[in-house]
Amino acid sequence: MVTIKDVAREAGVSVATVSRVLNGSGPVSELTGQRIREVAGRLRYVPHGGARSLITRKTQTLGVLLPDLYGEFFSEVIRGMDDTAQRHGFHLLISRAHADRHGIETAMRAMRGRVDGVVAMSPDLGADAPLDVPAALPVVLLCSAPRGDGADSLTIDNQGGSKAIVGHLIRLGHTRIAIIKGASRNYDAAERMRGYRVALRAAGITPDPSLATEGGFTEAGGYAAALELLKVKPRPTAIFAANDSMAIGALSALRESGVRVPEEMAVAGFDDIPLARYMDPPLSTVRVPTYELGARAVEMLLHCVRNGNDDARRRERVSTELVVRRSCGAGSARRTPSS
Amino acid sequence: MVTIKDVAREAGVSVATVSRVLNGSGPVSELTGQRIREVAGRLRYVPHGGARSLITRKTQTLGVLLPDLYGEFFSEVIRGMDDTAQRHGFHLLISRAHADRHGIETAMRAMRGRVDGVVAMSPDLGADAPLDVPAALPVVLLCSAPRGDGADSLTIDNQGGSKAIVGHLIRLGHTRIAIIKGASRNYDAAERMRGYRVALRAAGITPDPSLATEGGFTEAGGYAAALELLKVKPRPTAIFAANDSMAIGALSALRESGVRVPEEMAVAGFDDIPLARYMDPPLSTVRVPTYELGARAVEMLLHCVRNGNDDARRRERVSTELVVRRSCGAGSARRTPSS
DNA sequence: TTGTATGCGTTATCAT
DNA sequence: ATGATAACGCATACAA
Repeated sequence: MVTIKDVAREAGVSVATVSRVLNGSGPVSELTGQRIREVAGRLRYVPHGGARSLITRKTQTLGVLLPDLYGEFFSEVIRGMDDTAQRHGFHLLISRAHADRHGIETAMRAMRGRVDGVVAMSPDLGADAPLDVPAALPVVLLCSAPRGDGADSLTIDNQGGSKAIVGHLIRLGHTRIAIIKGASRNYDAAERMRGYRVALRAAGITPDPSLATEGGFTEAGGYAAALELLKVKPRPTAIFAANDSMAIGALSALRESGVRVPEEMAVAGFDDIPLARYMDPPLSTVRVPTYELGARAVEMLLHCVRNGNDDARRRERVSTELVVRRSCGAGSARRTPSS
Repeated sequence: MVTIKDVAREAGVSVATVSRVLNGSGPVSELTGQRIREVAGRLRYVPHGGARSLITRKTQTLGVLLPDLYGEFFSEVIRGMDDTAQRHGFHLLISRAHADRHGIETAMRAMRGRVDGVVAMSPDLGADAPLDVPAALPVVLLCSAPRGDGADSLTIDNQGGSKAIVGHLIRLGHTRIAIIKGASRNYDAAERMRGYRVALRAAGITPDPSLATEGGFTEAGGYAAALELLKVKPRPTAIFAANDSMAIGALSALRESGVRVPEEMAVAGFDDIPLARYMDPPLSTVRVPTYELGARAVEMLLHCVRNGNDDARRRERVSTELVVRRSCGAGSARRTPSS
């Protein structure tokens, strides 16, 4: 491995001068600067990150803690994170961990000395007890219940999205609106459920417990939940699935049961994954700016990393957008996937 | 930050002893061992990775280079990688890079001193010139053209998969079988195209250039390509999309054009993403063991990292599996999503 | 403008 | 069984 010493020897200068040139710190003569850069390039010298971080106390790396889930949503979030991190000269150390407190804390400790901060996506994390991690470590909590202790948080406007789409269904005349929930310990799922109830009550409708089923955020769960809902008497006229995966499973179940969508049953999802518009019928849903979510989380973290972690905690929320397609029966005029 | 010195002082021993205890290297008395472990736990001491890697020349970290693409495929691959890496006590440093040679080489240099090896997924990488990276760095090339120089490679059996599904269409009586390709510079796409042609020729069918369109591996591309294919005279009776995303776009286009699937047009995809079975009709496709792909890549890399990078290059291939559902008209008896 | 010397946190070598 | 200390590669305060 070629070190700074090799470059120094080859260029006939001291290591200090090489360091100065490569970091732009301190004065150097034009001539030696050029020679050193030439040698460094020729030898393909790259500073050893570990050694550098030892003395600068910076790693130029951000940790990312993901829950034990998967799907298209995550690759989009990571995309937004990596783009933003790279633009600022940072790397991403990604790790999946159990979403509970212990898993998060363990993973964070394992990252000590390797990262300058952590974005932790842990929807199952309660807001109760403080997170037991090194105090100096900047942390941004993503899609988790905002908390008082030393962590910024970035969440989706789940309630707003739920209210928008359920409100839309109500305006279309539906009164028996079922919901396929995610796990209630999941923050996003709980908030979407809350928005659903709020929207119903605002319209003078009392939420019917028999119309609330759980689908675990998976296609299979949505499929099974829809079959359950078809047995409820009187049958609901609309189904709001708390994410698109479950909505797609539900569409499949309804199709196989001979229930026409949207004529006999309106269906709506949440997330607006790319495939949503290609469903039959195209899925009405709530758009979540997934890429921006990741990008913004990294921006918030970088702010903490650079300006110290001691100032006031930030709580931000990305807003959602109602996307009306045909599955809810609104009869949007356009039928092309560009809608 | 609590260092090994803090632990040593608190426990009344030297740093050397602490190091021995925590690494299980060298002899220590039962008593001091316990005391040190107790102190380390109480102080929440975690060794500084950078400092450690400086002397051990190991980082316990693997680099992952991803192409500038996204979708469900990648999160599954990462899942497999992270599971395997964690099981062996390794971290994952993930970075997206341009898929061309320069992007790969730049990204690999940026990882110097931070990783013990790299899994590079760069389907656009040609097999022509050798990769200009530090010779000692173990590299596993994923989904790229296998090459002679110092890198192991792991690929999907694209040709086998294509031959299987195209052969299936042929056995169903189709002779005019169109293909929606991916970009030809993409290794997977090129291999799937090759398998398609081989299968046709094996059945005595001459591939018709007017039946080959490109869809760029996206839903929108598949949608547009299907519309093009509907204009070809005489019209094809089957469409093989080189991935499921394009197949789903094609299904949508056919539906809106009033073309019944599979009666008037058989459709098949490639990948078997989770949503494939929830399409209408459920999508026949070729299953790619995505999770296993990531897991195996990391296993191969760890082998290089541990046994040195100098022995013979390995080339492995994961096999695919034909998944017959209803979109190709085979009329599989089962209609439930469990199929 | 450049060089020397020190220390970052850890492991490894050599004493004891 | 344990301690003192060198070394890893680098940045930087200080000297020249």
